[in-house]
Amino acid sequence: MNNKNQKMVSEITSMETDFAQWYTDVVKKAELVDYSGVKGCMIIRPYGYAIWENIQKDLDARFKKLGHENVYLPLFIPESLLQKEKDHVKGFAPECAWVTFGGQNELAERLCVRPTSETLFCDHFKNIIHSYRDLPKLYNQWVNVVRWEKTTRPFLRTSEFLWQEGHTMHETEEQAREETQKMLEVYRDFYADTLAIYAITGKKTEKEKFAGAEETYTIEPMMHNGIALQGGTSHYFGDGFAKAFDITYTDRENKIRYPHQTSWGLSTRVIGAIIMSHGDDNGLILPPKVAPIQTVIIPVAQHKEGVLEKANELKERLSRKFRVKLDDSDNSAGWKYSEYEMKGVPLRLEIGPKDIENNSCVLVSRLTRQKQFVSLDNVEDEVEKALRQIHDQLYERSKRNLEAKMFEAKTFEEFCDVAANNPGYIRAFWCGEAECEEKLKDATGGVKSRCIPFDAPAPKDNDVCVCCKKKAKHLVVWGRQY
RNA sequence: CUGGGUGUGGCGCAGUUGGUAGCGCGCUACCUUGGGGUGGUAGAGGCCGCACGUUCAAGUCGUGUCACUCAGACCA
Repeated sequence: MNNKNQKMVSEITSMETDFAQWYTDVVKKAELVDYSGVKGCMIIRPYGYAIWENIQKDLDARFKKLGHENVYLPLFIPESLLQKEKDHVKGFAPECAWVTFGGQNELAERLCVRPTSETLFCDHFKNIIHSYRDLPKLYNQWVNVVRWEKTTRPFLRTSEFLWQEGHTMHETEEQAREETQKMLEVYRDFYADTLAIYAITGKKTEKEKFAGAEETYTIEPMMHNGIALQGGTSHYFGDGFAKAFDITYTDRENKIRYPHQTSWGLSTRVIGAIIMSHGDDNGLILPPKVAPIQTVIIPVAQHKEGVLEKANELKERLSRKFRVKLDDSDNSAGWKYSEYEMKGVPLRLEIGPKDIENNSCVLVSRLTRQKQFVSLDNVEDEVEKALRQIHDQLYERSKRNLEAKMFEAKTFEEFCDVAANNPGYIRAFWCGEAECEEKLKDATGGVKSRCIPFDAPAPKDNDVCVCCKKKAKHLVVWGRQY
């Protein structure tokens, strides 16, 4: 009972015992989702959706600050439109859902339920881009998309999911390339500053890049168990789609040119990243900036005179700056502690007769469970300080986790050995051939290239590919993924 | 798509050689409750995943099917 690290809620399987089961337990016990009648489609419950709303609000502000505008394009893509870019259709055709009937009548052309909207945006851009004066076009949309997945898990992989997809058009290659990198940096900063998740960023190899893209950049946070989650991607398309869709503009010299294009996306999968980066055996731990409830007030001995009044007064005060909930239900205080720990509320505030007598209250961190007695006079400042500290500690812990599970391999044998015995990432040189990627994946049962990190040193003359031993072209970070 | 597991009140489970569907938690009402899931009393709640079959009789046996789940292959 006095052991602060003791597991309070027996319904949650411990991470150690079974990480996958732990994840499912947390997702359900924290009331984030429920299963629906359609395979792979999840019901996002109010508490889970509130997290998504906070994510949207934060990201949307970042996009708008950089000049992006929100739009809405249709749910359906005519098959002929999807066919226009051949790499793109090859990548997405296997997981498209098709609408073939309209009411009683079979459609002349079947309609794909959007798996992503590049083709629709291109079809629209063709109509609205004519002059360099029409560029850049910086568009974004917050929508649902459908990809008919074989194996599904809440948030991590669902047949339907919510995301934002940014689509931009630029006059020059330089501008489009800059946009691609800039938006990945927005994601990186969002992960660090808003979600308290440390991640590596870099470029995807040819084999792993988006269908139809020239280059794909990615953010790759590592989950608690050492497995990667592709946390957001930003693509540079060159003028490939523009050519396929015949989008042209007249430049400053009165010449006809193809614009250069980007797209970038981040989905509800990010909630899975939050759960698996920060959670523990007692449930969720939410980063303060997206937590639907930042501080929960638990009155102690609430039937005693003055306690609820004081608790309400505190709620009133704190609500001006924070998202606060007062739980005055007649469950016991201990029950409430466990309940809000399970739901990942980052900070708990306890207030009882003794505290009131001392003009103080107790703050308890969800992360460390440390108790802190603070004066009611400046409780707003103390709460703010505590939340900031929890954010910083979460970030540090996430960073330590990734760094502790970052290994190196010089030889094929070393690579396989690390892959088999040490869950995490592997830094290893690579020759640039897809064949070697394939070979490493087969030899390790699923370890793939995550990215060529931005901060990777250029290979020296004597650095060789971990697989074929030919001269190395890149340092690559490898790992298993969700 | 391949292979394993599971489907019984909201959740977790039991149910013997086929023979009256049970338990714990939760839920409702009332009382109780001072700092880590408080204790009590009384209640409500079931097409035993679905379909077909065997049988006097099916939660139980058979066939099929659907869903969930885990591990692979594919993907954000």
